[in-house]
Amino acid sequence: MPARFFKEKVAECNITHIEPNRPHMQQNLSTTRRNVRSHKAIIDATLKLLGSSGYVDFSIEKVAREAGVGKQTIYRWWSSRAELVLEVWRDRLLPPLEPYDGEKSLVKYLESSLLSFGQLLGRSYCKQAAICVLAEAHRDPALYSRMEEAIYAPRIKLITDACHVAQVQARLPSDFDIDLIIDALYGAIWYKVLIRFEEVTENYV
Amino acid sequence: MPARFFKEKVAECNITHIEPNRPHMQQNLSTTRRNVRSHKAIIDATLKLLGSSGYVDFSIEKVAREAGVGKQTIYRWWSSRAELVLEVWRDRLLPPLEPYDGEKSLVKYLESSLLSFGQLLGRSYCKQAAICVLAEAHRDPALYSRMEEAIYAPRIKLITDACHVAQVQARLPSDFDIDLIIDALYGAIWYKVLIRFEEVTENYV
DNA sequence: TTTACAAGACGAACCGTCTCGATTAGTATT
DNA sequence: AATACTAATCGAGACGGTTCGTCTTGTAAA
Repeated sequence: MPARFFKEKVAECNITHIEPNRPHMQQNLSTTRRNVRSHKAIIDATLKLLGSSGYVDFSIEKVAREAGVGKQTIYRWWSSRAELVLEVWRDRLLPPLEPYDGEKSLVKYLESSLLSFGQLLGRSYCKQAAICVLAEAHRDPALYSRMEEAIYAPRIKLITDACHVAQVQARLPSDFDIDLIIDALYGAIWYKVLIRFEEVTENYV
Repeated sequence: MPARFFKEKVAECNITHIEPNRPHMQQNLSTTRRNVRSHKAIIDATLKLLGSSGYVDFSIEKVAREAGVGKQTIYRWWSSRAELVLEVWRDRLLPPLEPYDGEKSLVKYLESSLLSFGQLLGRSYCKQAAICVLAEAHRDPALYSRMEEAIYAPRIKLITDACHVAQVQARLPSDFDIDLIIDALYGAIWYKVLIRFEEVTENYV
């Protein structure tokens, strides 16, 4: 019985919820017995509900109904609604990560990535996803680190790398405080969109 | 009957919820028949629950139980939990607004107000309140403008005034973009605390 | 006498768990 | 290969709890 299996696993690990997101389904979809159609239906339904009713009215029950799926199927693969929303956010709601090619100017590169990030973040789907995950992460450190890993880290790495390239090319002083500038740039975007409810324009960037 | 009265009022105004926060209770506490003890008990209970269980598990039902108050008493004076939390946030969770006296340096003044704001915002009560109001305001423009008025506007005004004083004293260039600097300063604080879950230190400010 | 009050009943929605056969996808056997 | 076996997953929905926002009742206070 699956339920018992999970309970034992949970007891072993001494954690309070089912170890979430079975070691990345993305890759293991071929080796597990997971139903691909259901997975897609759940993601699509999440996306739809996030856009229409927003985070506050978002519920697993509605997702299951909309996707034509049993609730258990959702709880089997995601430990909470925030985990589900985080996956959708990462995979479906953010611009692709584009590394710096070292040709254009660094400023141009930063401008274009921040602009696309800010504009996508400003869309209702994406804002709702962000607010949902943020709200729950403030009470769940494990969720926070998964968000950090899924959302912040890749983008921070990209900009850090870009700055390093620019430093090698001597386009940027070598004592430049990269972390601080990342904070300032991304900070301004998040603040504008999530806290002041304004749009990010080219001008602002 | 109060319920009918409100319904008529709602119908008249063509809005979807009871016109909230009867024209500022603070002032009218003497003229209305409002029970002061209950009001205080509700605020205290809100504060307590916000600190212990956080926004996600926060409910009107728990507040009523904790305060020893009927649910209707809460719904009579606040139209939603976000309105209640906003009031608590404004009145009990933020540092007092201190205008610039024009004596110390402007930088010192900004440093000390941003530091006290950031550190209070970083406390669990206050973070939970902020997240709660932000989350719901993203779906409710009226709530957003009440938040703007209660939280942002007074602080923006204070800093704007301080800058103007400094400009008159010629401590600050007269073409200085005050709005932009406010965005940058407060933006950094909000970002650090609410989005990156870090603490605001003297150093960072 | 009117209004707000505490208490709690009400139906609806959702929670997270559990159970139920029906599928289905890997494995073993032929 | 084709087949049969078997165990995990599936859709569906029942379950006891909690909270929602409204409504009713009887009491206390202005």
